[in-house]
Amino acid sequence: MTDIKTGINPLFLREEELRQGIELLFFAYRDFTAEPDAILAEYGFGRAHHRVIYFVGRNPGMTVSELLDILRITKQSLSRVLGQLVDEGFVTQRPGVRDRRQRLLALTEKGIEMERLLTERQRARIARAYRAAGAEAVEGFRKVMLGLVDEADHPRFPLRLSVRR
Amino acid sequence: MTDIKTGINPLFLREEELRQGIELLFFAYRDFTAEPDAILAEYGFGRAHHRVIYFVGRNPGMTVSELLDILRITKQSLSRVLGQLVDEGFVTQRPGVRDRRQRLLALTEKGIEMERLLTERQRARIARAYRAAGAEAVEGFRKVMLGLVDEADHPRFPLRLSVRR
DNA sequence: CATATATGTCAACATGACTGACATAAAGAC
DNA sequence: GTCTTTATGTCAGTCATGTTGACATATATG
Repeated sequence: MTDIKTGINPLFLREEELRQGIELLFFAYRDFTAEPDAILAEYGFGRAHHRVIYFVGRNPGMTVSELLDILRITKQSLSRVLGQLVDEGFVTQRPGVRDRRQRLLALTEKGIEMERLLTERQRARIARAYRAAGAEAVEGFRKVMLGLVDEADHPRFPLRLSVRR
Repeated sequence: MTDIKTGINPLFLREEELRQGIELLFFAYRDFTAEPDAILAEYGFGRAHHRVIYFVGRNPGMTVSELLDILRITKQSLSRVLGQLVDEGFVTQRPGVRDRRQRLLALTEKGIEMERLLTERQRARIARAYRAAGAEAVEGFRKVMLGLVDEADHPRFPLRLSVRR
């Protein structure tokens, strides 16, 4: 159980190491979302609105199905949030060209502005962390984070920038 | 704007890099919480219960205030979840020795079992990602993740294992 | 034409967050 | 020994975001 050379129990260290990982994920995500959440609250929006705005901004022309597949929520949950964003002029829907059942989603100018306002804080936080940690650490961060994501989603990285339909 | 030598816009690359970080955080956290959430649902619990069980298990004897400070929620929100866990025999409360206003929190045997059941999945996921990425990558992951956490919480790492009062 | 798919909608419900107000017991200050 | 502050709890109401189930519509596809 105890390593003769170091006097340290390697299983215990491993357990500690893994728990630290769990805690880093909790704290990092908590702080990562706190700033945009505060801004969203001023507009009467929540985190769900940010997610929609973010991913639609990232994938202009994406379909509702694709968005549902990313968010992993029900269409009923999405429809409330998406409906609000469309009603208030942040997101547009237009029928697909090849498949007219689809509603291709995109941001309006107002939506693009909101996206920038919200994501800016998160980008700044990540930039700060990347700068402080160094390029090599960033590479390690990416490797580990990708390993935490379900295999099925690996083809998403790097996310395509725009969808043409 | 465009690097003469590489023909690549360094600002664009940086933007892509940061967005990838945002997305990795979203996907990793989504998948990291999905497994325990499914188990919790079977017991009629939610993610909030897991957080309480996790941190109380990690810091036996911690106070309600300390827990609130970690979770960053209101005492009213905590009290419902904590009350359920106490009622159903997962968590115990005992008065502080030095300060009898405090309710020192700890897990029962049942609580410890539940903590193990829930956290086991997350530990396994992290272990898998660490193994796949290698020791050096893990070090980078830790550096970047710590950089994402608000400075005020840095003294929490590594979290103390037990609190004596 | 028949079936499957993409999307939307209505209704009911659960969870977990919030604010605000008030209560109690104990500690700490003077 | 009173006064104030602190640690905690509780009641009540609200909101955001998720769920399930049932049904509707338009379009694509075989």
